[in-house]
Amino acid sequence: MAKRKNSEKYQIIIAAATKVFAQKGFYQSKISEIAKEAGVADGTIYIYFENKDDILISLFEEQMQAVLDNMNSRIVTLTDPAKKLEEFAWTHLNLIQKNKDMAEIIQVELRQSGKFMKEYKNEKFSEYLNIIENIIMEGQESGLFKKSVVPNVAKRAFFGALDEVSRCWVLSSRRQYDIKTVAKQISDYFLDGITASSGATGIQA
Amino acid sequence: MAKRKNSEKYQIIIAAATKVFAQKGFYQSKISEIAKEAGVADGTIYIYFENKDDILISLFEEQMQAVLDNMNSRIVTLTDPAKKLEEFAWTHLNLIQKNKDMAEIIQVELRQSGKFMKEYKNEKFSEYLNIIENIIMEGQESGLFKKSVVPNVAKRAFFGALDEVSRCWVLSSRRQYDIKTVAKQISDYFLDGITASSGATGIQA
Amino acid sequence: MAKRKNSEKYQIIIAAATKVFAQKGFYQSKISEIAKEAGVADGTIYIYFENKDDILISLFEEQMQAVLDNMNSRIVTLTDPAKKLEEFAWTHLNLIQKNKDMAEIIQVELRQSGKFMKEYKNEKFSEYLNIIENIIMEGQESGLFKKSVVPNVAKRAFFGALDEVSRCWVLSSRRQYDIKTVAKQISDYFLDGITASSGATGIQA
Amino acid sequence: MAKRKNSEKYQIIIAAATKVFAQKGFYQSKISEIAKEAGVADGTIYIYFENKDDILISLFEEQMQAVLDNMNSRIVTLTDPAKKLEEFAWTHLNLIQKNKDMAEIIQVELRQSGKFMKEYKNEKFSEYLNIIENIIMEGQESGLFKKSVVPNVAKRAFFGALDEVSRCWVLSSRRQYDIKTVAKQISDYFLDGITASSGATGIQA
DNA sequence: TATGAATGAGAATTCATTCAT
DNA sequence: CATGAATGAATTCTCATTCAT
Repeated sequence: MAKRKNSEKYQIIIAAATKVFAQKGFYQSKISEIAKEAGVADGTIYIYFENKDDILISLFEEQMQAVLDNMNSRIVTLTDPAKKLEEFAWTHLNLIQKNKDMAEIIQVELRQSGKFMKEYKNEKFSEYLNIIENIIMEGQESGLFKKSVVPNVAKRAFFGALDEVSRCWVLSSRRQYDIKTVAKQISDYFLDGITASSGATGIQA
Repeated sequence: MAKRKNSEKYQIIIAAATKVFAQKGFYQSKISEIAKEAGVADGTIYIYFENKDDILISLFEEQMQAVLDNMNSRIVTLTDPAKKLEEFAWTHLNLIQKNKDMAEIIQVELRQSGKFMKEYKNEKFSEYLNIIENIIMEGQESGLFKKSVVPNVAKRAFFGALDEVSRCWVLSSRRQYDIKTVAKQISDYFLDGITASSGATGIQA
Repeated sequence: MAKRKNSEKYQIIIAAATKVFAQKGFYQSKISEIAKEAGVADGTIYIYFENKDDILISLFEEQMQAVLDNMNSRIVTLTDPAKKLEEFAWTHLNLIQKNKDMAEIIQVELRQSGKFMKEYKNEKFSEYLNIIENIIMEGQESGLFKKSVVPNVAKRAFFGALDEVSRCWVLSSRRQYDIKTVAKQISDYFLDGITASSGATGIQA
Repeated sequence: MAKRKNSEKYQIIIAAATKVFAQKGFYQSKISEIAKEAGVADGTIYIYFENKDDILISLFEEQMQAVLDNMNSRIVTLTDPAKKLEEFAWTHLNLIQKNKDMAEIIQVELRQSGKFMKEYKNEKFSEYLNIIENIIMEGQESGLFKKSVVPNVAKRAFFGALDEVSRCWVLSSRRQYDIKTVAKQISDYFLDGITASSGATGIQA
């Protein structure tokens, strides 16, 4: 029972499940499909995972930790909160581009109240959102961001914007804009708004 | 057959399904539960709907049309694009508050690629997003919004922000802020950004 | 309850059921299909028939009586047992040709042990076979037919030959031979056999 | 999958299905009954068969091949076409006596247009009938059988006679005559007819 | 550990039959 | 008599999970 994680098989199954879940969705995916994709017997999966739910949760925790570490390591190099948000957007989109299957699972399956959002306390995801919240609070403390902004709401607004844009971006085959452009657009909306008037922002390259 | 939409039973079943799907998610919901909730026999459901999938799709189409009509009728009364976006935010959140079950289904089930996003062309949802796109383009034409904004990306960013905020807002029992406040926050972020120095923002960067 | 038979609806339903059963088989046929074919409501069928089984049995009894009467009236006009058998063959095939649906039901559904051959004592069918038996016994008494022939076996052999030939004849669209020819062939096999040698039979017609 | 025909379970299920189908008929038989009869779980059946239809078809193909091989191996030892027909009759009845359940299924279920005769091309059965046709043609070539006989019709007449006789023979519990006698009767009718005056038959008619 | 055949609870769906109108 | 919406028992088939090898 204290098995897993280190085992090679564990990782192989996680990878197979990621692919299958992304393709068909959690409820549509069959253990036998995951087993086949992983090149193991159905029963083998139950040596490494409690049950089907456990695969999804493990998969998520596993990947989310990596995502979290990566994001933190990139943000920490910057000081300007505005730059940090831009970096967040870029890193997030980049992650999604490189890891479409995982992205699809996070966006689709783990959002579902159906099973997880309610029973499973999604702490890693909260941590991820809190990176944004911290940047915003930092910006408010330094006087860069408006005091009127509610960090708890703003973090979700920013993440939601990124997420929704990336959703169609992931699902559509023809990519119209590159990551850099899209990330910049979103963080610009969020930082300066879409209103033209506000001072000399028009120049703002 | 002929989907007697006018029938009272049809509406009762739609209502029951809305409640059950919202509570448990589509795949977790059983026909027998919907029947029980509706106070009809299991078989009765199949008089009004082709199958389980058809319930979800019908439910969505049915409600989405109402949502769409309502949103359009509210937007049309305003002329200022900025006010329109604010109105959109408020109306959207209001709808969600009054119709939590339906909101949950739209946010969770119909987003799923797992079954519907791929097979079922979600046109009503596209129309909904296009309301935002049209407002943005209108604002750009009148010189109110920046020309650099890409309406197709911005509409998703705005909707995503709203959606993500409303998600936790729907799911959490304790409501910290009222609709008006939250809607204003989000449309403000989007219109003017979170950066403090509006006016002198030109210096920024 | 002392309803039916005389009623026009009763006959309409019988006719509709004949068509539907012939097309799809008993178990594959739905009450609603019969009702539709008959142009009545589903419930109406239960005014004239006890249940689905009753339709098949009634249909059979009803038709079989007519078949029986017709066959008897034709046989009675002849005196030569050999001619009678030939007439039987011709009349049987003729009936089948004119009444394909009914024929298919008799051949297929009423043969089934699945429900009827075991529970339902098929007396009309026995009577029909007994016409043949009587002809054979008559022929034996007059010295025309061999005494070694067992009427009870021979009747089935003769009917079986007719039935099997008519089966493919009914089912196939392209009719290679006409009734007269086929009826003559079968009764000839039965009367004189297929062996060439037996005396001057080669000349025979 | 891959229909492990060699598997012991596969054969056990075929045997159970044969029994149950023969007893109740295809549509009246329930998967759970077959499973119970076979001593396996319902689900196990679906490891070896696609669905209920597949059981019947497999069962038929499986058995029919054996029947066909057996019949051919017996016929080949004889040279006289008349003897071959007699042998066919005896072998057929013998098979039915030893394998009543299978016989009932072939006679009843596989005859049904209701489902199988239309969708499923019953080739094995055609091959079986063709054995008779070949014997008749052989007899005609050697001058033993009348040239006027149409092999395609005669094969069905002969088979039909055998089949109908065997049907009541299978279904009735009290057996009046033994196989040998019945087989001889039928082949005699077919070879020499039931008419008494063989030799002077030329006068007849 | 690994396997994969076997299990059997569970779910969607069908359809003969009823009965209030 | 006629209707057809409603019923719900019954059935096929699925698939997560187990366990003997």
